[in-house]
Amino acid sequence: MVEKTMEQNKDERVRTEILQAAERVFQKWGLNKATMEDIASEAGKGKSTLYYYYESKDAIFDAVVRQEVDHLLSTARESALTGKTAKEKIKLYIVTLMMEMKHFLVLYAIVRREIRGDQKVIQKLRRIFQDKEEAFVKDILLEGIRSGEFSFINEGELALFTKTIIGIIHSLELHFGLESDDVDQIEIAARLISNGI
Amino acid sequence: MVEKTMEQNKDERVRTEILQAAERVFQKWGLNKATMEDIASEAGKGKSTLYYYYESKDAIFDAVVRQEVDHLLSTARESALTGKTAKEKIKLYIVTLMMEMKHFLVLYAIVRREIRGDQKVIQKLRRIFQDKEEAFVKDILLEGIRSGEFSFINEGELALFTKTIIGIIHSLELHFGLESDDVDQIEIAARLISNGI
DNA sequence: TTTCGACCATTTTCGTATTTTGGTCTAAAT
DNA sequence: ATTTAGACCAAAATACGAAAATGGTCGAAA
Repeated sequence: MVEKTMEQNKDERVRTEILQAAERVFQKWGLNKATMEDIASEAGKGKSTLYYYYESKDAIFDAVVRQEVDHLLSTARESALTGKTAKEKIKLYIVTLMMEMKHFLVLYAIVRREIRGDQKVIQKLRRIFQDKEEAFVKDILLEGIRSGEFSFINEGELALFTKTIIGIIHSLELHFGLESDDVDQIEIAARLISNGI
Repeated sequence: MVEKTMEQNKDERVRTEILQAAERVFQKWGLNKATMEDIASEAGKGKSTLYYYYESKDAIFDAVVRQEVDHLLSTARESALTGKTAKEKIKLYIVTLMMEMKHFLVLYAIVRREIRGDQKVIQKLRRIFQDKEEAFVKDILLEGIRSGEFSFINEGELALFTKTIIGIIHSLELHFGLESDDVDQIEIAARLISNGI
């Protein structure tokens, strides 16, 4: 029993080591050019050791991306929760997310270029974001509906509204993250979205 | 003198013929795989005839795209002008534009796939749209400011707001035109954008 | 249980031969 | 004088096979 928890701890520790190494490699080489050998040597391990802990390159890729996305989203959520009203929460969520995204893309400049050109990568990111954002946004909306703040939405339309808002947020993320370089626009965009034009 | 106007008419006529042929070729083959020879034979002319009327392939490409974009935008403008308030105009503009865009992309299915992957094409479209949309949106906003409807914008901020709104519209165009397939979301998105969340 | 290096099948990369394509030019037709 | 066509060219795209790189496996060793 004692032994087992020890092993789990070590297992957990090594996994983290590998992930951190992968993170560094991705920052240097981007997602596509990073090889398993790169990650292994960065982690100071042999290549097949990685396969003892992760079943494929894709699994490592996924774990790293999920970790980064988790970080972005939890920061945005924290910020969102400081808002008084549901509307304010949405606005804070959007602004913080886009700001964090911009900051993130400075570190991952090569990845940024990859994202712009590679539909595969965009698709993957979209999928990972989708799941994780949907529940949170839906909660805020539901809160707003119940408090009477969003009287124009009934609960039956909730799913559709959630999807639409997530869609809007995603398209803004892509635009302001990848295309526009004017940071002032982010604040204005979030204001426009939450207050209307 | 009489001769000269005749010639101008013919010149104009042949240019239109060429453009229409090019349009058909683009629908069949997309923007990248369409060759000058394709366009020439579709128009029933020799290749160098095209060069008598247009200075390059890019010029023809540009003329066709501008024509299509003009059509999209003028439809959206017409629709926008039926709105009573400036806010309503913006909303109608967004909805109509996205609907027309969707319709357009059905005809140009291959081009749609090209747009998704090719940053070059996106960039070109963005540039062509940019110029043409900016003036119109700015006018509506200015109208709204002067009528007191957009009291939160002062005229000094107008340029920044215009850019931001155009940015939002563009990102929505890309998202709902290329990624999302749920038409219901378009109406909702436009409502959310113009009324706020 | 964990790590490693050798190994393999599949991709990716790369250099090159070949074709296609945008664009020009000259001459003919109108 | 204007308009069209076809031969022609340089540059770009493509096809292709050889060589290198890469993801993933396996048995042995620590």
